[in-house]
Amino acid sequence: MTESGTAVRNTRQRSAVSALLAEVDGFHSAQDLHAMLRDRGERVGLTTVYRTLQGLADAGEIDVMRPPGGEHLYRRCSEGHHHHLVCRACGRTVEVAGPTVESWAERVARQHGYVDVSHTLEIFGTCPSCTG
Amino acid sequence: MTESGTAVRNTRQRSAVSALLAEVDGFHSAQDLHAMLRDRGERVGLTTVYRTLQGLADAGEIDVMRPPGGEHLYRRCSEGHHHHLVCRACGRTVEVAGPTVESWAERVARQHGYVDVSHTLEIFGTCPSCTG
DNA sequence: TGCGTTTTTGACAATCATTCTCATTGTCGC
DNA sequence: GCGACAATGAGAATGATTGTCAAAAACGCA
Repeated sequence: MTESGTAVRNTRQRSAVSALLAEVDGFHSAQDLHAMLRDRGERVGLTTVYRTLQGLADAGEIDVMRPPGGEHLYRRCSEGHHHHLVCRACGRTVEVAGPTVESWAERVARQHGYVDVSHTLEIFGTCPSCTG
Repeated sequence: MTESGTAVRNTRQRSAVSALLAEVDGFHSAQDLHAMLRDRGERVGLTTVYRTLQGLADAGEIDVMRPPGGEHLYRRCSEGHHHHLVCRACGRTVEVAGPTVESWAERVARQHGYVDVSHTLEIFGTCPSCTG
């Protein structure tokens, strides 16, 4: 159940999703990505898009954000742990690193006896372009 | 939009939801709270529970958490800005304040020119009771 | 290269929390 | 009390995500 010979296979569909994620900027929903693939002429089922994104997310190759709106948004991100600064109006996103926060979260959790600590953090604001 | 005469009316249902939230501990979903009300003999429609919770959340009287599971969880919280440290296994929750994080988020956002900044932060871990 | 095994795919149905609709009911100012 | 208007609630609608399962594609191996 944990890590036997999972034998992930290379398929046209999986490549198409990965390739698309490598080219587009910003966050996109599964439905959104599915539509883009269709526009490109790649025939990939919606179910497969969901499964592939889930797999990539589990593997840590992409980031998932769950905004209040409801849809899950996926994005290819730089490696390593980081957070996002997102514009409320236009969605423009900046990756930010916060060593201070990392250690703070870890420390606070430890103080309460919690172990195996992780966290999620999103910062929202209005970007310069949308301010005026 | 900001503070005109909204004229919120006191109703039995609204009171019931507020009272329930004041008594229960931890986070509960809307459906969960609705079931509790029913068990108490309070007849409140599910729609109304949703609406009331939304209103309370907008008013800042309760906190909303959106775990990966899917359901929104609501909880009566202490006033003021704070975050949550949640146990993955049993759900036990601790409120934590993080002045450091607040100022860090604000500063980072400013550096990128973002204004009107807010943020969400959740820390997950395994609590002492669930470790052994 | 051909074959069998096993994963993957995908069209469609199912799920399920949340929101919408709208006629009815309850509040509150007067 | 009365009347205007917000609030209620039962059921339908929405819409993203997940489950189903037969057919197709990949890979290991001879």
